[in-house]
Amino acid sequence: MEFDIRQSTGHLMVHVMKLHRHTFHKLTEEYDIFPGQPPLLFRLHEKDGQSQKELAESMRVKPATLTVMINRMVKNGHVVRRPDPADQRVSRVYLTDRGRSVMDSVREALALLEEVSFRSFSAEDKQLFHRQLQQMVKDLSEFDAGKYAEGGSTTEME
Amino acid sequence: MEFDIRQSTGHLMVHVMKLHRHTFHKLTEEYDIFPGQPPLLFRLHEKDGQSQKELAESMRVKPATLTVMINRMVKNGHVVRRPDPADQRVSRVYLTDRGRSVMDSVREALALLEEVSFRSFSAEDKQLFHRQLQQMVKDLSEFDAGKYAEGGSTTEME
DNA sequence: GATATATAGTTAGCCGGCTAAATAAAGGAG
DNA sequence: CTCCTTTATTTAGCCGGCTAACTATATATC
Repeated sequence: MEFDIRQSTGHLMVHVMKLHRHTFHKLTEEYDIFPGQPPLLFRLHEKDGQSQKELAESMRVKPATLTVMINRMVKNGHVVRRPDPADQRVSRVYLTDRGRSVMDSVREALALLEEVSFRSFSAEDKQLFHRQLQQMVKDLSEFDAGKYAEGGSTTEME
Repeated sequence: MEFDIRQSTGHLMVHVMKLHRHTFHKLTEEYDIFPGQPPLLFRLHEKDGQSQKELAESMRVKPATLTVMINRMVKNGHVVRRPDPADQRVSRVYLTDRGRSVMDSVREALALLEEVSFRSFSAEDKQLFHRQLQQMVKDLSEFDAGKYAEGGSTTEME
């Protein structure tokens, strides 16, 4: 019984996420909002004027990724960047009127997608599913963190 | 009770997949294999010399995506492209010796990741989880297909 | 105060997905 | 046989993620 990628759950999850992303895109492209952007929108809506570093950490994304995303969203008029007066290194990000006005539609799109995705789940099943994902995050994170400490290759040759 | 992206299961799944991808990458970068490539490797291992169109369909990826991926894998020596003698439009893709030799490690990495991801699941839970994902694919696909037929915007204004 | 170090952000370049438009080869209509 | 259409692949350009290297500003040390 060799491992077959085509029947693996990991492979299936990739497919689900691709569908999810694709459908979200169709629902929101008319607002010039793209699939990676809602997390930023929501965080700014909750607390405007955060620094890129704060945002990157909270979104679990690298600062370089955010720089580029924010450039696009500035171009599309959803956010603006303003330097922090007290520290010229940090630039703070603010929602524009357009950014704020788009929030509702984005929220609706996400809520709809969530509804569709779990349409066939009972409330209990969905809760279980969510907890299982959290457990998976834990197990994957632990593995990733420990992978090199033990099986490591630091002292194996020579 | 407004929809909050930070507590949505969709958001959580994105995070899980990012972790999954990242860990796979760490496990296989020494073979010059990247996270999108295993599906291609496995399909060729199962049936060598498929056309790019066949592969794209089976992998649920656009032909343009495959073209680029194959270019890289040719450069890294995992596959080769040879034109179909009977039809000069189609180019068939074959595993090289390196491609074949790398299969085992890739398979192991994927199996390991699958093991880690579902480490805390009972066999029944994992099966249920898998079936739930399949159902999700179904519901999302149906929604995506029907989205424009009904709520469509073809005849709504004017 | 001048130099060294740390921190925030940007740029360049890569992988993986997409769409739209361009090639190139096969097939079909006349 | 020539012209038109279909089909397979490629190219260009975009979004989203990453790393590595660079810039600019703050801070710390001497």
